[in-house]
Parts: sequence; structure tokens; C-alpha cells
Amino acid sequence: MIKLKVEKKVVTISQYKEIANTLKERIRNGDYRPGQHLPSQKKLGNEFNTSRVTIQKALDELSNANLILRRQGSGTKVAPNSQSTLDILSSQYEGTTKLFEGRGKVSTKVLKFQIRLPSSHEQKRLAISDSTPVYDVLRLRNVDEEPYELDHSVMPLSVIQNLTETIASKSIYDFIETTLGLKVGSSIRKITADIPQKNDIEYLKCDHGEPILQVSQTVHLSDGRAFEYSQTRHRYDKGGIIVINNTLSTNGLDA
Amino acid sequence: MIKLKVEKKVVTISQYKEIANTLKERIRNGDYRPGQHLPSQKKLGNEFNTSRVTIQKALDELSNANLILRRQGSGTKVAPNSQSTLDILSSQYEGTTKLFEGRGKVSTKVLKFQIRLPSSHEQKRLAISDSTPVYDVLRLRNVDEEPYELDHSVMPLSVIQNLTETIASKSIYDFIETTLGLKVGSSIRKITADIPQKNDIEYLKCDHGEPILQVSQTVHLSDGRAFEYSQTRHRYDKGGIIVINNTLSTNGLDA
DNA sequence: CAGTGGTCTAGACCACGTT
DNA sequence: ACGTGGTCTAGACCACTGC
Repeated sequence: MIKLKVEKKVVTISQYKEIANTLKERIRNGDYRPGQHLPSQKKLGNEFNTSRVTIQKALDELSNANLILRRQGSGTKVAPNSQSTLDILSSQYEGTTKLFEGRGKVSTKVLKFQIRLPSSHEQKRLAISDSTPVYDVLRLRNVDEEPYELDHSVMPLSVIQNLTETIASKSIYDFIETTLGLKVGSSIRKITADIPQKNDIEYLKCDHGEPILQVSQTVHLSDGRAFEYSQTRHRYDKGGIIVINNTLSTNGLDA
Repeated sequence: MIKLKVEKKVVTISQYKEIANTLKERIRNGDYRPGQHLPSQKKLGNEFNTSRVTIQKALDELSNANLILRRQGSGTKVAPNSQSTLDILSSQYEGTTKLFEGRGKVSTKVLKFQIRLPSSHEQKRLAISDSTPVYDVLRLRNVDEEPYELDHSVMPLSVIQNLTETIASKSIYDFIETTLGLKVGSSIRKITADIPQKNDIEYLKCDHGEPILQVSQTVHLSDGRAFEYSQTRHRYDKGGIIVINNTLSTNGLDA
């Protein structure tokens, strides 16, 4: 365990994550090249002056990120597609604002901002009661002045408080993480294609006949509470959704 | 480590996976209910007569699958949405054939089956040279006699051998796993919406103006070799793609 | 057969939440 | 103060691969 002081706060970073980051950096730099073998766990243990179990936890991180391939008896190799995986990892989806930083000018227009009671479908998705009010926010995102996506979010006041229209016009995720100090956890998304509706035509400037890519998602905090149920509708010609699947947790013998 | 004999072959199952499956089963059965605390790691260690580290590896499995929430100092709870996560887990995407078993009659028509040399784009995606021949297979999937998806797959002969039109009309994934004895590993997918093309209209019976949901993917074996680059085009009214995101490997301090 | 990664232990110390 | 989960160790045995 390593302790650092960052702005009067003590931050501890576990050794295995430090090692994982170092190894990730070596792959990024090309110190370890795709297809090449990494040093054995024993050698890495010597190099970092730690036990083999700790090295293994570090390698677990890289393995989960699809950066390495481990084979009993044979050794650990850098994945052939490690570079593209690194690219994708560093541009993780975390709301639109972060995704486009440095790649274009993002602006957000709040089209609707109100507080109301949830529909029964929303109650189910957010696991809240019919008496818990929600924010109902409709926003249009532009990238470089061109309409990019139309986002309809519903968030319970029991989880997110003091949201304002001004905040919604910037980044809600940033507000949640920085101001409220909450941590975003898992999400479940359903991706579909759809025919453009009135709103799409008006705000995204679609024609009839131009398909919409819709992402419907429920997002949770790291403590498990659902904090957002949203539909985001994209113009079909402005990119798609990239998904990495690493065959986790399909361990064979159960249903 | 537990040893079992399955059809003359000795199969070993690690203890932590056994325990993970048992715990998963308890969540499925409702022995542990959403929001409820699991027994502490210490107690679980006593129950399964094993060390705490082994229990932790088992919990890692459940945590990666988004079934539990662990908090230092507070304990381990069953995730509020554990039931829906279990549903999704058991219907993992593994080619269309498996996905629809029991839910409808699946039939496959092979529209094209040939061997040719790869385009430069295909060479890049499959990490093969321009002299490695590939299978080029176009297939139409029907579910309950209704057109469901149009699949265009390119697979290198250096990885997949002895593929035939008959096999392609059943399940290529089953052939790869059962007959060739290869293990499917990670995949990278890009999901987009598109305007219907000639083939879509002809085979999927789309109208002009009915969008297509396209999944373009590269799929790898567990040894890292890419074995399939494909575009699968779905009718927009026949379901979407479900994606779970568990915030893995974003450990904060690196780029 | 030597070297590799996979699993497992018994015990230790720490950080964190709750009481 | 206590109990929880997080990290770490030193060493052990095993399964698998490749020479």
C-alpha cells in the first residue's frame, strides 16, 4: 500500500494497481509488444519486489481489460489487438461531455427541465416508489454546432439533489461525481434502431427515412442505487456504439 | 481443486468457482435476496471450510458479474438488480442459434459461400496477410419463419478449417467449439443504425424507410487469434442489443 | 523434466463504517 | 472498539506446455 497526499487528502493506491498501471504503460509504449511474452510472474515478482500473488492480481487487471493472454504452462503474452484496446479504454463512455473533450466543441441546450412523479415503468427501472419525485430533463447536444444527440433523462430526487437547469446545461455526470461526491457504477443498456419521431426531426434535423440509433439505459451508483434512466437518440451518421466483450463469468457448469 | 470424470476426461473445477456458483445459485433461488447482506467473508470461509482469500476470489466472480456490492467496513450486499442481471447472463450472446433455443424455431439459409482473398480492410481487422484465403459467407436467419437477421462473415482459413456450406447452415460457433475444440474469447463490436440496402430489402423484407440495426464485430479465440469479422444486420423491430457495463479497470490515476 | 501459470493456505496489517 | 472488506506475504502443490 502506498500513501500519497493529494490536496490535503491522503490517497492510498494498492501495490497491484500500481504494477498494473506500470505494465499497461509498457504495453502502450511498446516496451512489451503485441504477441511478445511478458516476463514470468516470478521475474515480475523479483522486479517489483513483491509476492507472486500480488503480481497475479495486477495481471488480472490487464486480463480483464483484454490486454494480455495467459496460458498455463506457456506464459503470458501481450494481446495482438492491445493497441486498439488501449485506444478504446482511454475513450471510455462517461457521458458525452468527457467523450468529446478535445475532439470538438460540445454545447448542450436544455429543452425541458421539470420535476414530476414517475410513471410505473420508470418506478420499475429506477426501483423507486410512486411518491418519489424525479427530474425530467430533455437535452440536445451539439458537437461543433451540429446536432449530435437528443437525451431524455429521468433521475430520482432521492438520489440526486439540487440539480439545476444550469448544471444540466453543462455535465450532469461531472456534478454527480465532483459536487455530490458520488461514484458511478454499473449500467445496463439496450441499443436499438428506430424511425425518427417529431422531436428527432425538429432537433436532430433528421429527414424522414433517416434512422435513429437509440440507447436506453439505467445507470447505477457504486452503492447500487439506480440514479438515471435515459433514452439517448443519435443521428445515424454520427458514429456508433463500441462494445468490448471479454467472456467474463461464463464458467461453464451452471445454468 | 475438485476432479471429476466427464466422458473419460478428467475435468478439474477450482474451489472458488464452485463456491461462486453455489452463491450465484443462492441469489437466483432467493436464499440471498436483493439488498440483503451476505454472510461475512469469515463466516463463508467457515461454511465452505476454506481460507478467506478463496472466498474473496469467489466474490470477485460475482462482483464482476454485477451481482453483489462490496463495501469496506460495511459488508457485502446482493445487488438490487441481481435478478435481471441473472436473466441477461443466462442468455449471453453466443451466436444467434443459442440465443433463440427454446424461444422460437431458428432456420438458416446460406445465400453465399465462397473462398477468396481478403480485402485490405479485412486483413487489418483479422490481422492476416494478403495471401491468407478467407471464407466469405452470407446467411439469412429466420426465427419462426420470419426473417430476423442477415449475417455476412469473413473467416480466415488459417484459423477455421473444413468449414462447409452444410455446417454454415447450422451453427458455425458450435462447429468451432465442439468439432474444432477451440475456445471463443473476446470480441469488439460496433453498433450502428443504417438505411436499408438492396440485400436488406430483398432478404429481410424491409421497406425503404425502415432502419437497420447493424453489428460489426471482430471475434477472437481465447489464444488471441481473430477468427471472424462480420456484419450482422437486424430488422429494427426485432429486438436490440443489450450491454452491461461494470466499470472495470478504470483505476483512476493513469491516462 | 524444467518452467510456466493456476490454485490454495494461514496469518497479518490496514482502511473503513458502524456502534 | 469492533467487525467488515482490501491488501499482502511466503510458501506450497498442481496442471499444463514445450523442450
